[in-house]
Amino acid sequence: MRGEALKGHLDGMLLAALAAGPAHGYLVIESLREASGGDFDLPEGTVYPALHRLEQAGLIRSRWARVSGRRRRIYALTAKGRRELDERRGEWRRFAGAMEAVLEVGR
Amino acid sequence: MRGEALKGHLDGMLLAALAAGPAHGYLVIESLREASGGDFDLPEGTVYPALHRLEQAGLIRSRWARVSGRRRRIYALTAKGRRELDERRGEWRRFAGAMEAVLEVGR
DNA sequence: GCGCATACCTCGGAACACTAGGCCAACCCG
DNA sequence: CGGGTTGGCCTAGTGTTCCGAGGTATGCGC
Repeated sequence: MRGEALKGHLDGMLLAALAAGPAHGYLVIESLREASGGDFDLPEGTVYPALHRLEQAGLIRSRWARVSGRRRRIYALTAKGRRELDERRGEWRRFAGAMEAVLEVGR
Repeated sequence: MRGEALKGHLDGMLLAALAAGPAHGYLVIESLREASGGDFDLPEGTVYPALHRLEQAGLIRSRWARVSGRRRRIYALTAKGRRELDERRGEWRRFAGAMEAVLEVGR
């Protein structure tokens, strides 16, 4: 999967992953890889800055936890984040529909 | 439609538009707007540089034409461009499928 | 002659994803 | 008990990409 493809859709994916329940960064990466059947294997350098951005925007909230000695930052959706996710899902539908139509043009 | 969404998929759209037959930049913009039901309304500052990039990459070819006094640069797909379009369509399928699955995670 | 649509172009900025690094603790294996 | 692997976090810098703003020029209707 060429990386450039997901540009602009990363935030929605992250929000969706967190909608399933609170999780830390590493786990988010894993659950996205699994949910996508291995197609999305996001590098940490992509995910961590994005999570910080989402927190900055008030869409997610974090707290530190210590699990068997290891420190983790657990992220959870805020109410605002949940609304944003709905927004993103709708937008994806429109985008995908338009894209679908456009790709059929020359066929 | 938030603009950022189309990142990474622009080239595929342009190739698809040209797969319907040779066209000049302005017309490409219009046909994409029409095909997408108005969802894609690409600014010229996006499209022209992209077309130049695609030509540079050998995916499209251009020739100048003069139609009722106005000069136009007519673009056409090359064989390589056609193969690339197939590639992109396949990639879109995979990407959209994965995205679909991921967005359902927290539902 | 003026404004509008057609048609091309470029330059700079901002956002974004990723590469490449670095840090530290726990666990497993020989 | 030493070393590698896994888990887990982070940031600085780089390249790409899209877009907004601005510029040029022609033809057409009024």
